[in-house]
Amino acid sequence: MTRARPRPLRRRDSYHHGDLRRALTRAALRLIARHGPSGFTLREAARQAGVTHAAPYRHFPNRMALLAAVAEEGFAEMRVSMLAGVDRAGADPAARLQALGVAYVCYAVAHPSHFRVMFGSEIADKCAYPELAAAAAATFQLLVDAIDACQAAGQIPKGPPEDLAVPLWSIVHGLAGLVVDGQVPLATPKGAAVEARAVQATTAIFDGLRFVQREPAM
Amino acid sequence: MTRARPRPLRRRDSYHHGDLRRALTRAALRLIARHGPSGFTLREAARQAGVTHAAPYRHFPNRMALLAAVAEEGFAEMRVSMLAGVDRAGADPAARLQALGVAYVCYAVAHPSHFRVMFGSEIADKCAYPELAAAAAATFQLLVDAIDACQAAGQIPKGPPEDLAVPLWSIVHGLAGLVVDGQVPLATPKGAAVEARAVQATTAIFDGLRFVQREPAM
DNA sequence: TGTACATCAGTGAACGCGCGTTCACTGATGTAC
DNA sequence: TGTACATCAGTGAACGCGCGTTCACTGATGTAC
Repeated sequence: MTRARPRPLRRRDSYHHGDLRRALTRAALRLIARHGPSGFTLREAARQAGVTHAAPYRHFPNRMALLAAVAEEGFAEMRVSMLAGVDRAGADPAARLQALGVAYVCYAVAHPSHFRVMFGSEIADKCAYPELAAAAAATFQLLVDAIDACQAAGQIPKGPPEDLAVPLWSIVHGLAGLVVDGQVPLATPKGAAVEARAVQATTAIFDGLRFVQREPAM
Repeated sequence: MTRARPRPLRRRDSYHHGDLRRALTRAALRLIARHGPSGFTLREAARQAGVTHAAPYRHFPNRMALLAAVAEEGFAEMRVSMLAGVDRAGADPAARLQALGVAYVCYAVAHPSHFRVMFGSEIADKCAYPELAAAAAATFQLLVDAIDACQAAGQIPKGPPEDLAVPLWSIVHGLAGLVVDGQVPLATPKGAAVEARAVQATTAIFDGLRFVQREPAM
């Protein structure tokens, strides 16, 4: 009964931290938000977590590994967000595909630091972190599967789903990047504005700019 | 006649460098290609340019200003590439708009270091560099003008061109980012593969995924 | 054409700094008996 | 329930390093006369 004693949640109520690993990734996100991915240092993260600068080495072999953990977490969380979005979208394959894209953008904008680490150039060699690569692949797979479903339903022309996934992924990825970088000004409330932009973009890619905003036809 | 004596091009044929400013931005690009934007240091750039580490301060007030110069140069070059692409596309406004997008992607993929600096988070506050902001705006303006032309020709529905520009910019920006980060594998030769992807993506945004790859109808 | 002089673009030494990483250590935890 | 002991997760001092930036300087350049 005393075996799975709950880890202490209060900060430093004992010699041991309790959940330093998580505290470090939180601190990293805070630092990245303020100074960009290159502005994150192990020492400052340790400081913010209230431990010595050597303590992180009990949880991560080095600085890059912590960043990789943040990126991996981002992909996993994004995948969950996307699955939730799909669930809300109902049964229509096309609607589900669109929801996937919208959720992608919304996650990125809500978690810009994660997004920057996930797709920034800070982690040079992602293959060095197999779990990170796997998390990224699993997220991308959602897109491929959804396209597959649309094809099966005859809503999208046949062809390799990976191929069709590229334009779709591009548009949501690009929109996310532009918004996160502040290149696309947003109306307030921001959340709603982002979703509107994402819906517009995914509709455009699906139905074509030529038609999407057409005046109600005669 | 001796007034505009040509700058010496040979490396260090005299005490003065000749074109240190340019040598520094070249070195910066090389460093960024190898180590990412955060891996660029003034001292290493100076070393590669064959001057002392203090020499760069004759041309740039600090490290960030050199990066900003690289980004500005990138926007200017990209704009030129895009204009060239448009020229080749002929008179049809829709074809010209598409060519603009394709040129955007091709430039990014051909100059990944420029692209990373232009849109990375390394230069935190772009407003601090008015010339950079102006160069970026001028590039974006090409897109807006091309959309305007399409609208005037009735090829795209009415509406604020800036609004329509966002999905289009998103898709080319996203594709560029994914390719530059190696997320989209490319067949060889790379140049042709990139262009094919860009054509596919811009066609998709224009005509809609629903239709674009449809089997030859009945 | 020659000379004096201002300006420019480098040099090289020095500054303080914070970083990543290592190490021997110690206090806390949890488990076997 | 109590005790001995292995393991775990911290500490704090120390390492070497390269960085950005400043400064007084000097050699090179170009211009006025």
